[in-house]
Amino acid sequence: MPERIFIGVAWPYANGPLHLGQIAGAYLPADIFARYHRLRGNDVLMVSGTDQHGTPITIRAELEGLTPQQVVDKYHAQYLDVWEKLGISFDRYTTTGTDNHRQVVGDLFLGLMREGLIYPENGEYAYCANDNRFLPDRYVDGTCPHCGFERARGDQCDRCGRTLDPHELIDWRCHICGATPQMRESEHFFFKLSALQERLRQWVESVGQGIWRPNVYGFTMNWLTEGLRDRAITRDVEWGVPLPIEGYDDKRIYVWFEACTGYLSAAIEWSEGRTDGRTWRDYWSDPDTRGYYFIGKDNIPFHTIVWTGMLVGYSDDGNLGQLNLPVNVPANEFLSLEGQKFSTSQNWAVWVPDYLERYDPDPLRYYLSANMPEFGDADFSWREFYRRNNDELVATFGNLVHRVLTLTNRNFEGLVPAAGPLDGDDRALIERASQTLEDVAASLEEPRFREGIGKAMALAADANRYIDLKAPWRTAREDRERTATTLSTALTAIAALKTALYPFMPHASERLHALLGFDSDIMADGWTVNPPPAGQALQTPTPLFTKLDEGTVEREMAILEAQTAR
RNA sequence: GGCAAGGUAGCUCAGCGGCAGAGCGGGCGCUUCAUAAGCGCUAGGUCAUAGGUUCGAAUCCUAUCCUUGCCA
Repeated sequence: MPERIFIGVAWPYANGPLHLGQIAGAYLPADIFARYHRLRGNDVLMVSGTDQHGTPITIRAELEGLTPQQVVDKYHAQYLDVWEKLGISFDRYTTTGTDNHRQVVGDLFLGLMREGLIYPENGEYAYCANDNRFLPDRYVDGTCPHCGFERARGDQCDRCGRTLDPHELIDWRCHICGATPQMRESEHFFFKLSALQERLRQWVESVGQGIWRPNVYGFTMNWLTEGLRDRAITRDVEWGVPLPIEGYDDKRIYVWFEACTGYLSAAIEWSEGRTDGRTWRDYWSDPDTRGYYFIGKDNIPFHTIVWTGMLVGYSDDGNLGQLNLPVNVPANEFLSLEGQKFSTSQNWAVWVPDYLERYDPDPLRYYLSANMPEFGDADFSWREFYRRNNDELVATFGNLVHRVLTLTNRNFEGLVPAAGPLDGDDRALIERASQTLEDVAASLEEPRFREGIGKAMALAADANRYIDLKAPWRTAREDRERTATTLSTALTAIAALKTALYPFMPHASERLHALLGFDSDIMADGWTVNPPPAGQALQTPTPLFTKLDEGTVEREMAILEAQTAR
């Protein structure tokens, strides 16, 4: 009986290229999880999209002399290209700029309002009389009252890292014209999170305790223990989703309230015009569907409290019906780069489009899977990348495949040989192969990605040991049946590796599927050991992975240094 | 300043109450089918520091130091 799985992945902010930290934090784990479940025969819907609103984008647009929409279009196209090349297999990847999204946000807003969970309130906000507009926090510059940094912004100081309110700044001024702002009254809507405190706590304790990752559970309970505060959900800006009620044309919905709604609107968008009978309601209203959100740790409270608060509070007699809560939010920690944290402003980053110009996707997927920041921060270094590629991917796995295929090619004219009677060694390896699929599955269900890929690679090492023990290059001279049995058994182990590693390295697995002589879709295999049948013609072996040359690390380090100094 | 996570072999990390582990790297040996790949053996650690609980602590508690992150 197939299970239904909904996977929501963090929405990247369209104000710059993607870096490796974002891939390791959310997109790769989500994709591994999705591919595993699909191969298993489960019914998966994985969605995300570009978050196109918010002041960082309007600021970026002004910086580049573009309109916000042009900035969004540029990066959205780039993200789509990255997903394609890296193999991040979204069922739907959209943006927050669609009419559908606006509609869904409006429905949710009104549903919460009906329940008394959204209310208006007057307050004082920064206003520039010169530009005749309210100023978002980031549109106010000034001197930090804590450290004296002269180029602090109204939301935080980049030097001491403290978060600020705009009016705290010394010599505060408008980011656009430099005039001194004033405080002016404005009416805004607030989300009454305080009213949902107990319902959320009960939910978190019932689904999360002992199941969620410790940091996710701890972080969430911490928020709940400190007490939830109501939060403003509208702003006096032009770039964003309009309110679904009359009389507020100059206001927009604040991004944090609107962006997560994308999980729902993307599913609805995916559903439109389908003819196979699947609909978004299968994933959102069926209580048996399991929902997961893959995000970075900075997003934990928005997903476990704010977004779930919106779902919990929404009245189920609204347009959207009963909405499911997730069963798990496997947030990752952060990835650092050569021991220092990724920094967009200082350009300390490996940008994904740059990576993809120089290297294949799977070595990156492999390294980031084997060293994923699941339970603690992890570090990306080019030295490790080089080592993992050459010593593990090429030497252990790639070479295993290559030596077995070459031996078969040479001794059996490239046809899968029929096995004779199996001895204990043969049976042990075949048993290990199917056991590995079960072990990897168990790890991925948790999910524990590092553990999963480690178990898969252990089978490659076992198979290498088996080959050494059986020495088919020697038996080929006097015992053809023995050689046939050995190679047939080794091919079975390789077939198992193809399946076990598919979620992590789909490109390599599909190549291997073809090398083993299959012309079917790899998805037809399912999560079982499916050895190539005797007599099947193998393709002429070519290496699965490319060995990196000696200069790789030095070259990449030089690039990093150069772009940082720029 | 508060909170959280972390400090374990040269490197990357696992273990989280019962004889210090893995992978890679180093050294030695075996092998030659394979992208000089594979296999075996081996060296290498006061488990940050100081106390405490316990028959027993890398693991639990307290304090201190250091790193990173979040928040004020």
